[in-house]
Amino acid sequence: MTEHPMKAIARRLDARNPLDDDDVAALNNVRCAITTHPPESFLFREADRPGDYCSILLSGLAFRQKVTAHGKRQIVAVLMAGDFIDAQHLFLDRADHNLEAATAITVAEFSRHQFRDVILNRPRVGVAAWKEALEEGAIFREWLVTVGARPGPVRVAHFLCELGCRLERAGLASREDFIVPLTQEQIADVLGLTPVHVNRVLKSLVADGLISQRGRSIQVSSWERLTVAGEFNPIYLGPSARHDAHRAQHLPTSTLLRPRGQM
Amino acid sequence: MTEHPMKAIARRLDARNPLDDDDVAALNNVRCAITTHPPESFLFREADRPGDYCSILLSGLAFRQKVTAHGKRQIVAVLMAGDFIDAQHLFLDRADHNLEAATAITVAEFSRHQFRDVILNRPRVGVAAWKEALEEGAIFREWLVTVGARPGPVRVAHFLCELGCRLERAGLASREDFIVPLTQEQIADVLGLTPVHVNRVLKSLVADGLISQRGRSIQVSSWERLTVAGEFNPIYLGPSARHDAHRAQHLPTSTLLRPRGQM
DNA sequence: CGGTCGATTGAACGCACTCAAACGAGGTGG
DNA sequence: CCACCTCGTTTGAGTGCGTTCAATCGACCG
Repeated sequence: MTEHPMKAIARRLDARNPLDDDDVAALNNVRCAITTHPPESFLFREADRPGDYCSILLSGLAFRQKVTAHGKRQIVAVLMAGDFIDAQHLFLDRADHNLEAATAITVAEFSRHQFRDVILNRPRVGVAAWKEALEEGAIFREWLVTVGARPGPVRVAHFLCELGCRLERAGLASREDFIVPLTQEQIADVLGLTPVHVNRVLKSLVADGLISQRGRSIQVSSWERLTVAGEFNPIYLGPSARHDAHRAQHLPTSTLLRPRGQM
Repeated sequence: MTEHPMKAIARRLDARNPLDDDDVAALNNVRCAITTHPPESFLFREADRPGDYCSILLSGLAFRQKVTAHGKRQIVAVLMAGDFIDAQHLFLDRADHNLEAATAITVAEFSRHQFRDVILNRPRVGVAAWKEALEEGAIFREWLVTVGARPGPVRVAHFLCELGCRLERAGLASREDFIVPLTQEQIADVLGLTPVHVNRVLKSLVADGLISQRGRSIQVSSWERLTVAGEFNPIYLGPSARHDAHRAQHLPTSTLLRPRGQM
């Protein structure tokens, strides 16, 4: 937490579309603060008018969810460190879903109006924000396919693939060994299954030698086989951001954007 | 088709966020053309690099779909006149899904790079485009709830409510009497059900007196009861654009944006 | 050392699926 | 104009994947 929170946003956006020093300076001028929230707390709820801030997740796991009139909960997105929490509220003034912390989380909140102005007035930042938002849209579409058109075992395998992939891209874990800080009930609510069935399917994946579990940590025995079982094609996640050689030319000369301890 | 196609975009965006005359003029400078496409034709396919155009639907119905490795098709969005077809491709360079015409459609195609510049350099247009994109995201989330957490009969009723609502908002029909130009098989692929089951559910909705059918046209007997059956709450569709009194103050003095024959 | 929450396992049920056949409307060619 | 084909809708019967209900187990915690 010693890092200035705005750096996290700048790094994230720069990964989508290279920013220049002025862009980064503009971002650094945005007023911001860090907050923490315990597991199961809500950052906003459906129909809320959002406050005057916009935020990204700095650590922990959170998810977007909605509850039906019959009381069933559907989790419609899982957020990890670096993800935008409420980009919608930059431009829409009603929340259409609930945002719940899965673990203890830390969040960087920054002035919604100031950030909005930066996005609208600095094309490079705007492009980065657009890519960010559109890539989340692509994930929604893939989730619709998973939930609407894939059998249970494929759903679970696909979800594990996506989570591993995203954690790896975010620099938080290896896709072949990562922790899923979700209960099986929450996984069930992601996938439109019951906790009981998720449990059985996970056990069968273990029995088939695709993964092994230690508590909530997952070891992928064969990434190749798991992607086949999950019909996983990461194209919808966008290009993997690891083009360091290419990106290096565009990075500002300051060390501002580099993750600490990295080259 | 006598209308200049760029007017359709300007009208659509103005409904999201009021534009001024300069904004409209900038939009009118964007190079564009009208194309038509027969039913079942594809405008783009997954993994395609999009061409140098961006388009909106002028007439007809289209949908976004993906096909799983096991050959099941999931329809992830339904587009009607006025909707953006490929806003994603303004900023992402790979299609993550297929875009298929459900009926014969007409499309306005305009220069992607020019339109992108207008969005990035004219904040009012940018805000409108952002709202547009974010509202589609809200629809994705609601669809995830429908497909993942609602029983078949509720899914069908919810889908009919959304379609009626959106058609009415687009000025294309009344929400209590509209045409669904989709086969039951396509509806099934929207809802993650089988055509056979969709058929049975539709029949039961008719038997229960919620709707009646004449061919593919739907008459809603009781909108109230249908929304209850479908657990339908239109909050996710955003504010209904029919604030004519309010919007009038913001409209440019030119008649450019007014739908012909109105007011 | 209970108490709580999540994971696990068993057994029976049911919603939606699959397979299959019949029906009806629209279109085409003889 | 009718015969015929095609495609979508409709209906019936049997099946199965995932659910529901319920009980046990295990781990963490106060």
